[in-house]
Amino acid sequence: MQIASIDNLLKRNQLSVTDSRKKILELFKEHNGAMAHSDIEKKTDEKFDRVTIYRTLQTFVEKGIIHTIPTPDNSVLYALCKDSCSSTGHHHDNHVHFVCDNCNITYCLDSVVTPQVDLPQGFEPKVIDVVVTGICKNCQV
Amino acid sequence: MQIASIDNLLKRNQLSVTDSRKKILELFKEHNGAMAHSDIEKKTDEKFDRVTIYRTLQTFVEKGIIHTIPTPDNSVLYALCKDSCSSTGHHHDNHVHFVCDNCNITYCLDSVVTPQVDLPQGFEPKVIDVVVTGICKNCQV
DNA sequence: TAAATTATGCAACTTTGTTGCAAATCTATA
DNA sequence: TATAGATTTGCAACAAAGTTGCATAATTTA
Ligand SMILES: [Mn+2]
Ligand SMILES: [Mn+2]
Ligand SMILES: [Zn+2]
Ligand SMILES: [Zn+2]
Repeated sequence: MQIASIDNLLKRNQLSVTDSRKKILELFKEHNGAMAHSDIEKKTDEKFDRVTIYRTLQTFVEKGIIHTIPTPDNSVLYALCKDSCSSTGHHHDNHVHFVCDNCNITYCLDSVVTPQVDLPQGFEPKVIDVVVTGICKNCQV
Repeated sequence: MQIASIDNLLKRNQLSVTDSRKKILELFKEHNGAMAHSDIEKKTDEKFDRVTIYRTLQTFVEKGIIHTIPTPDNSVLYALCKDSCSSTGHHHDNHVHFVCDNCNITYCLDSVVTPQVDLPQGFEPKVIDVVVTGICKNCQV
């Protein structure tokens, strides 16, 4: 992705254009799959303070630029949202996530829509998170 | 649940019967919904070392006595397994979990079976985790 | 009941995440 | 394009969560 487009994404979200924000967005655009805070720390060669990375991720989540992914091992993962994500708090893409047991990549399966779930009387659903664990297409024998 | 039955559960799983294990199992039997490590620490009045609680929970997960629940805020929750849970590593109950936004209780909805998900070519599912967030039956207006 | 096995508590440590604040950077505008 | 005002960053200090090794205590086995 072009640099101009990253700058635009930031401006469109009323965020000032800074080195850390640009770099972290670049990483998300380049990277195949979700990333943890620690991944970003490594991939930026510790160029940015840990705190800055935490705050940048938090800002991006608030703006609807990235979303968090719940995982079976309860590590916090982040991935880019599709353009349409709203910037008001609890946005969620309605797609399924896939965690590969082998290569450990976590995919956003944008083409797989979250299934409906029939709940018992009285339970009112707002968000449905589906996380599938297994072997990904690149790790098949 | 009777004390004898707790002792039996431990023995059935080749675990020695100790105070911490009995107490923590009791808590799970009494408690409505899932618990975090910190909940257990509080409910046991700090009678047991933090490390002991960590190790007890880990042992119970390995034996298939309890299971972990992935949550949207990535806190680690535990709940009792139904009797049939195997004791070999990655056991999972095939039910849906519900996190209430209001009272913050996390329910095992044993009656709601995990839906099937159609994955793209090449992705092989092993475990499907479904976590629904919303308002529970006790918190409706 | 004693030996052997297993679990616990403690200390020390790592990793992860949070907060306040001064210095640096960015944005808007003159 | 220089400057004032707003925002972001890095640092320090801290808190919470989780891990490991090892001596002691408790439990099981015989
Ligand atoms: Mn996603
Ligand atoms: Mn459950
Ligand atoms: Zn893979
Ligand atoms: Zn509730």
